[in-house]
Amino acid sequence: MPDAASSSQSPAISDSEWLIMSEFWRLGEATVKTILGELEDKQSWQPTTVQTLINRLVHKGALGRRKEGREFVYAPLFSQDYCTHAASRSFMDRVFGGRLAPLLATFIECQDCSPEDIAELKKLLEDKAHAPRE
Amino acid sequence: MPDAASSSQSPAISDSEWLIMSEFWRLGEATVKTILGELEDKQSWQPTTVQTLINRLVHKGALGRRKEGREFVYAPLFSQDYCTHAASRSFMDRVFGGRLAPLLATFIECQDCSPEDIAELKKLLEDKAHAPRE
DNA sequence: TCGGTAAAACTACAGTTGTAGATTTAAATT
DNA sequence: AATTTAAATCTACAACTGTAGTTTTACCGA
Repeated sequence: MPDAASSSQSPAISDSEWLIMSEFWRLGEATVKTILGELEDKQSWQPTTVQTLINRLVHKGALGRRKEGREFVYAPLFSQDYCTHAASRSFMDRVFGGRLAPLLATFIECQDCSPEDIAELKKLLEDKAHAPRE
Repeated sequence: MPDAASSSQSPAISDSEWLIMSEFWRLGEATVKTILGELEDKQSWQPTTVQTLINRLVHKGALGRRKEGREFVYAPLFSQDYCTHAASRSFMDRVFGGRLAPLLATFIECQDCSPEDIAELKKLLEDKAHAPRE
């Protein structure tokens, strides 16, 4: 999937909408009914609620759609990676005044992470440390 | 300042409200006028806008106040640390499905951080790795 | 081709948010 | 005490959110 990052801003995606988008990113594309099925044990939303959320996402330009028989098949117009980055950036600005170190400190300090997590992260940091301009 | 974490949930603080709260956390306590002065080169808000935001924060239980002469002195009822933790938790859940490693990977990978930042973070991780139950 | 029915569209409604004008209140000054 | 006036309160209003009921549309099968 091409990443729309370069051509436009990522739309503002609300809490409930993230749940929907997550399913689409996982599945690639889906009908309302499929999403309903996927969500049914996680959320207890009425079908119209899901439909409304999807409509809003289409309206916002976060999802595209094509007609297929009597229903629409919807698909993300922005990659998860792109939206995640955008959300992360804005979160960091808002809550940590844009400063990375305190943000990471907070996450590392307040969540439980396994020794494996920690090892993995150290590796990430090392890679980052030697990374040439990519 | 005592941290209200133990007794109640942190109130939902919106984007604009975070800007206000940040000033209060920095200053400890302040009047509307003080906040106006602090913000004036960062935001161009009308006085009533700031007043409204502060009122809402009082309403939400994020700020307390006491009368002093003709005006109120407002002060945070929750520590920055507590609110930051709560916001971080909910951000992680929403955007990263609660998984820490991909979150950190995203932040480390997509922001610029200095070699010093990285060193500092590695140290954090090491501390975390050997930390006894605190 | 007509009817049933599933999917979509339309409508709804209260709470939050961003932003601020208009009005009231009460402290400070004369 | 009366007046000034800064500060607070009240009112406003559109957009966004969460959540869903009601109505319309248009395939698909009989």
